Amino acid sequence: MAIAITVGMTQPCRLNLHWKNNTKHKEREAKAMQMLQFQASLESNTKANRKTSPHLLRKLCKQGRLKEALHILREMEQPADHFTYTFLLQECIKKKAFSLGKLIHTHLNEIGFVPDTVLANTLLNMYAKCGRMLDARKMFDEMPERDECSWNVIIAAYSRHGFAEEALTLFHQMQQTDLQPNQFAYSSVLSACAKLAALEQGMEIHKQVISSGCATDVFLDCALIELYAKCGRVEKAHQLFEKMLQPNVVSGNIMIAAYGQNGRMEEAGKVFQDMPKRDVITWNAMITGFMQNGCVDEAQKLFRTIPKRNVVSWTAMIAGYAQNGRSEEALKSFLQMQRTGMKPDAQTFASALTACANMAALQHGMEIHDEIVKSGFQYDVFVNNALLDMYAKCGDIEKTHNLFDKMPKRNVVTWSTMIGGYAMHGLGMEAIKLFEEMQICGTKPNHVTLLCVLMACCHAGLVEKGLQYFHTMSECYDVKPAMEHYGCMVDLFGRAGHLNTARDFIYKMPIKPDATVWGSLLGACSVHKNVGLGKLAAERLLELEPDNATAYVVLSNIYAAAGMWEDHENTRRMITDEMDKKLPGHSWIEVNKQVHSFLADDS
DNA sequence: ATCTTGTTTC
Repeated sequence: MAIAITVGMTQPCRLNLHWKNNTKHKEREAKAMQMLQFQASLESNTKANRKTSPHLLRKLCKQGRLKEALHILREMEQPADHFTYTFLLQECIKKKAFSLGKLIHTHLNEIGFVPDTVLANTLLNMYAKCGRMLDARKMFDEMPERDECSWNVIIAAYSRHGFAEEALTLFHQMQQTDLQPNQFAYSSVLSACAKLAALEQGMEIHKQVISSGCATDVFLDCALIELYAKCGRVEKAHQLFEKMLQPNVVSGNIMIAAYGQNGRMEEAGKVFQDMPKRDVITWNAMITGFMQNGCVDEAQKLFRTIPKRNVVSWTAMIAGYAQNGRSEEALKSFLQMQRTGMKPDAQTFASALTACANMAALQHGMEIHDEIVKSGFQYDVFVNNALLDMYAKCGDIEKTHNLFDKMPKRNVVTWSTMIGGYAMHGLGMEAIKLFEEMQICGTKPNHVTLLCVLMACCHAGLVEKGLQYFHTMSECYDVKPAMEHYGCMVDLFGRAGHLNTARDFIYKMPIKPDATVWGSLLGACSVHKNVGLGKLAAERLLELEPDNATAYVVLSNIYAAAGMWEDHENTRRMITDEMDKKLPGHSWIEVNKQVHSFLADDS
């Protein structure tokens, strides 16, 4: 809103519009009075009493009238001082009025005002806080002089907004200057190391912290605990946690999350019990920990007892249900959440879509898609990736591709999902074309991308092409073949009927083949009716997983197909009651907008 | 000026 106020002209007709509505009328009247005073102060300001400008500006800021403050700035014949501009911008940051802050910056540029270091740092911080890292970087690069604060702000911002490598690079650059890192820079860069799981570098910096004699504070302590926790050194993290002089909620929360991520929920529970203060993050970390470790019931119990839920609590439940194969409950929670008046955010939508994808619930997925557009999250890359996957898993490859074309931003997951989608639908050549296009667009494939490419070759019967990618992946894409890639290659040979090649490939593997690799061979033997190899594959699989009922079933089917009824019966008898219970896999299908579950062999 | 919880491809 531009505040072009010509009091005499605009006010009366506006008031008349609301004449009948008494409250609105009063509001209007008050507003008009305010405007008149404002105008008066403006005039006195620009004419005689310029010295009151800073005072008036600060007063307006405190009343939250930032736009009016900007107007005064523009009207002033002389620029205000550095302190006033800094104060104004800090208010913008506090009130998250970033677009206004940007306008102030533009204004400063227009009048050719050269900021001092403190003001420049505040501008830098404004861009950093709202995640506009390109603007922040420009600000930083163009600063004629930088102090510790300038470095601290930019390092912290890079770390916070997911550019941990950049944070580390800048930290090293800072050390090339005459400036010494203090506890601010140290805690930010340690947090970046934690995010990268860069233990070596983190420990190196930890040593520096000690030798530099830098003042420690809770932030630094927390960053160190987080570093060791995220790098799997839970014991070390716990040691530091115990030694903390002023343990706080944050350090406790970090420990709970660390124990949860390492499958040690009992210890997480101990920390939770002993915490003198808990906040919603404490509860959410516990819930997430239980969900990550498959303890859905425990997570539910906590969710019921949590004193105050936020959007993260709900998302943790929805994502947790979906991750634990309970997608129906995930969708129910998603609906329940909205009934309580809680608004989903991008992450909630992404989790709900995962549940739809798991169940191939196209109608639900499309309804959520509508909601996403209505709530303005349709440009989020995570949301779009989840949508892409949902449409692909629901079998609508047309819609998947259309969405892919329209996406404003793509990352490696986007490309992998689309390639995987083509693979699922047997469109091998399309997948390969996209894989080549992805590289032209400058996105580096990861281990999942290569797995999707191999799967595409597998589903389309492109044996030679698959082999070629497999042999060059380490060298060309810097992705070392892992178990899942070997498993996929066995699948590729097996489906094509090259059973002996598949067997020899397994024998030549540099890592010990796991159950899924033998399972792939077993499956192929079933399709191509090879009793000898099938028996071998089943034996190896059962060595690794003695309770794998599916192995017995498939092997018995191989015997049956070969007419070997005695072996068939003997194999069947190996299946215990306990194994039998786990046998039939659940599948989901959507009929008339209702999600139904059915068992294998159901009609 | 700095910290912790939930999201996408296997």
